[in-house]
Amino acid sequence: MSPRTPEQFEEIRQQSRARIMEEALELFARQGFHNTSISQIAKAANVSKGLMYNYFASKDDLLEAIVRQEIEQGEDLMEILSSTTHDPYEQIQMIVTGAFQMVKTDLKHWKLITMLALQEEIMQRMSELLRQKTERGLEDAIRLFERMGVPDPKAEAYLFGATLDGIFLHFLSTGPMGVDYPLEQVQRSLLQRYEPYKTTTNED
Amino acid sequence: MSPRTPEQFEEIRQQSRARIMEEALELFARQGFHNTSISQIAKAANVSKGLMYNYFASKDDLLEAIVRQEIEQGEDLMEILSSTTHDPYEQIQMIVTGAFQMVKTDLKHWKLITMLALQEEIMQRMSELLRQKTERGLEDAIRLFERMGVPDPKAEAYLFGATLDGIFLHFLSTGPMGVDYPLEQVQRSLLQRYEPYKTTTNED
Amino acid sequence: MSPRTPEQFEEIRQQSRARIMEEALELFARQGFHNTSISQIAKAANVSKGLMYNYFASKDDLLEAIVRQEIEQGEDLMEILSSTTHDPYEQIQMIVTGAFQMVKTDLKHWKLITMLALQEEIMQRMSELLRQKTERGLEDAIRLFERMGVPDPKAEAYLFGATLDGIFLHFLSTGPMGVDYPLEQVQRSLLQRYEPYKTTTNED
Amino acid sequence: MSPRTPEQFEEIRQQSRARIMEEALELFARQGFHNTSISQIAKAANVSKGLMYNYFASKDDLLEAIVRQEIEQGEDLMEILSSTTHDPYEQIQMIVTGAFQMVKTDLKHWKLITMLALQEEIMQRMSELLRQKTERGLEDAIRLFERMGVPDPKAEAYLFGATLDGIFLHFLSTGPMGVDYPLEQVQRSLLQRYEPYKTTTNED
DNA sequence: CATGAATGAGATTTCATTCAT
DNA sequence: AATGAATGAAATCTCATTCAT
Repeated sequence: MSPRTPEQFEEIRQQSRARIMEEALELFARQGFHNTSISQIAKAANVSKGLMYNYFASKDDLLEAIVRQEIEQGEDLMEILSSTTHDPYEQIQMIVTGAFQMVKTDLKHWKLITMLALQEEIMQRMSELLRQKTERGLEDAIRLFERMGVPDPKAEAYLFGATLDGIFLHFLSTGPMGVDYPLEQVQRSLLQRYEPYKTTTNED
Repeated sequence: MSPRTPEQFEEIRQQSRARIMEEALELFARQGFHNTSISQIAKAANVSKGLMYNYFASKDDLLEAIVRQEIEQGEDLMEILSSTTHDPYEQIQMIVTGAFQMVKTDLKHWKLITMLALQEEIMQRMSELLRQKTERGLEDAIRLFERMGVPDPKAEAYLFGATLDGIFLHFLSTGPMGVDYPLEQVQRSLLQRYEPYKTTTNED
Repeated sequence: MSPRTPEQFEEIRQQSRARIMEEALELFARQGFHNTSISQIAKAANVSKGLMYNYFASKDDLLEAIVRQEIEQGEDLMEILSSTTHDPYEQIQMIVTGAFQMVKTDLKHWKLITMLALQEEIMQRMSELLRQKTERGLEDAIRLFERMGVPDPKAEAYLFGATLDGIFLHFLSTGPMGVDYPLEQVQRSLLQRYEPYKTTTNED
Repeated sequence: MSPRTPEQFEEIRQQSRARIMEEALELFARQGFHNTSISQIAKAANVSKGLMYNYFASKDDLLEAIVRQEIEQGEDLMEILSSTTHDPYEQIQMIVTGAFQMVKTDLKHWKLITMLALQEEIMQRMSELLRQKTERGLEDAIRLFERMGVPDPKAEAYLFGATLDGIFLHFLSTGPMGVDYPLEQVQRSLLQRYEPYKTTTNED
C-alpha cells in the first residue's frame, strides 16, 4: 500500500543498472559494440528493451557508462602495491602476477577497452577517460623502473606495458580463450628479464 | 571504340576489385567492420552499390577477401631475410626495423586484423586463415632465438611477438595516429635487449 | 497528524487535478498534443506518472477534460455584457477590447483549441463540445449586429468572428509571442469599422 | 541490359519524391505531423518504409521539403494580378475570389502551414521560410490599400489578411470540410466592405 | 494516495541485398 | 558490366500504460 521509499527505488535502479551493464560488457567484449544489439542485451539481462532506456539514454551512453566504471575501478593499484612492499622488483613481480591472474579469470574488461581503443570514432568520445588511466599507469611504471636502476626507465616502461598488452592480445587471439597459449612459460620469461635488477640484499 | 579484348576486361575487373578492397580496408580499419556500410565503401571506391555484388558475394565475403589477401602477402618475410644476412641478431634487427617502418606508414592492415582477431564471431570464420600465418611467424622467430642462443627460445619468441604487437597497439591507441608515442626510443630500447647476443666476431 | 477529513482530501485532489490540467494545457499549447508526453506533464506538474492515472483515465481523457473546462468557462460572456450596457456598439467594443486583452495575457487556451480544431481525428471526439460553444457565440453576435442595423447581420457576424480569430492566428504566428505584431493599431482599425453604427443619440 | 541513363534515374526519383510528398502533405494536413507515421505515408504512397529515407533524411526533412515547396510555389501572385488589371479594387476582388476558390478545392496546404505555424518547436525550424512569404504578401496588400485610398492602409492590410485566414480557419473547423459554412455569403459581405473604394470612373 | 520501475507496442531509422533496365 | 531505386528485416528509440509496493 505505502509507496516504496526513495532508497528502495534507488536500490532497484542500481541492481537493474548493474545487471544490464554486466551483460552488456559481456556481449560487447565477445561480439563487439556495433555487432551487439540492444535486444540481445535486454534478453541477456532479462529485461525489456524499453527499460534499457530508463537507465541509459542511448546505446552509446550505455557503453560510456561501462567504460567509465571500468576506469574508475582499479584506481589504486599502486597504492596497494606500495602498502605491501617497497622493493621495486617485487612490485614488478606483483604487477605481472596480478595481470596474468586477471587475464585468466576476467578478460572481458581488457578486451572491450582494447577493441574500443582501436576504433577512432568511438575513441574520440572515450579518449578523455582512457588517456588519464593510461597516463597514470605509465608514470607509475616509469618511477618503478627508475628505482630499479634500469638504464632508460621511460622506454622500459613503454616496453613493459606493450609486452603485457601484447601478451593478452595474443592470448585472446589464440583460439577459444587462449587454449594452448603458454601463459605460464611466458610469464616466467618476462619476469626473468628484470631479475638482474633484483635488490642484492636478502635474496635467494 | 573497338571492343575491348577479354584481357582488358579482366584487367579492369581486377582494378575495380583492388580499389574496392583498398577502400574497404581503409574504412574497416578506421570505423570497424560492422560500423561501415556498403554504401560508404561504394562511394569511397567510386563504384555503384550494385557493382559491389558483382565482385563480392556479400559484405562478409569482401572482408574475407581482404583478410586473405593480407595473409597471402608478406608470405616470404623469412626468405627475404635469409637472403640478406644469416646473422640472427641482424635478422632481428631487420625485423624490428621493418616492423617499425611499416607501423609508421601503413598500419591499416595490422589494425584490421587485430580488430577482427578480438571478435570471436568473426574470428571463427577467419581463424583458419590467421592461425597459419601466426604459427609460421612464431616458428621462424623461435628458430631465430635458438640460433642466437637465448635461454628459452620459445618463450622469448612469444615475448618478442607480444612486445611488437603491444607497441603497435599502444601506438594506435595514443591519440590521432600515435602522435607523441616515443616510437624511436622504444625501438632502440627493444633492440638493446638482444645486443648481448650480438656475435662479436662477424660470422655469416 | 490527525487524519484529514474527506473534505480536505477532496480539496487536495482538486488542486492536483487543476495543476495537472494547467501544466498540460501549457505544454499542449506550446508543443502540440501528440508531441507532449505524459512524463513531461507529470514532471511539470510535480506529480508522479502513476498518479496522473488516478486523475485521468488516459492522455486522451486529460485532453478532453481540459477542453471541456475551457468550454464551460467563459460561458456567460453575453450575460456579463448585457448587465453592463445595452448599447450594441458598446458591447462590440467590449468584446473586442476583452478579446484583445485576453490575447496579450493568455493565449494558451485559444491556441490549444485552434490546434485541435484543425485535426480531424481529434476534432471528432471534441466536435460536440466545440460546436455548441461556437454556435452560441455566433448567435449572440448575429443578434448584436441585427440590433446595430448592419445590412447582413449573419454574414457580418461570421466576418467579425473570423477577423478576431485571424488576428489571433497571425499574432501567434509572428515570431515569439507576437513581438512586432501591431496589435493596438489593428484593434483600433477593427473598431472603426463599426463606428458608423454608433448610436449618436443615447438610446435604450 | 544497358543501365538507365542519369536522366531516367532523375525522373524516377522525382516521381517517387513527388508522390511521397503529396501523400505526406495529405496526411500531415489531416492528422497533424506528429500524429502521422512514416509507415502510414509509405503505405499511402505505395512505397516501402526504407525508400522514404532514400529521398528524405528524416521525417523532419520531409516536412521541410513540403513546406519549402509550398512556399516556393505561388510565388508571383501579385505579378499575375498586375498583368490583368491595375485597378486596386478589382485586384482585391481577384484576391478574394481566388482565395475562396482555393479554399474550396485544395485546403491542405493552408491547413498544414497553419498547423505548423501554431507549434513553436516546429516553427523555429520553419520560421525563416514562412516569414518571407508572409511579409511579401503583407507588403503587397499594404500598397494595394494605399492605392485604394483606405485611411490606415497598414492596419487595413493586417485586418484583411486576418479576416481571410480567419474565414478559412472557421471553414475548416466546421464539421467535415466546412459543410454548412456560408462561404458565398461571407465572401460577398467581405467584398462589400471595399466597394466604397471602387474607382468612380466606369462603374455600375 | 503515491511512486517510479517495468512493459510492449509501435515509431523512426539503417542497411545488406535484389532487381529492372 | 553498371546503375541506383527499391525492399524488408532488423536496429534504435519512444511512450502510454500497468503494477508491485
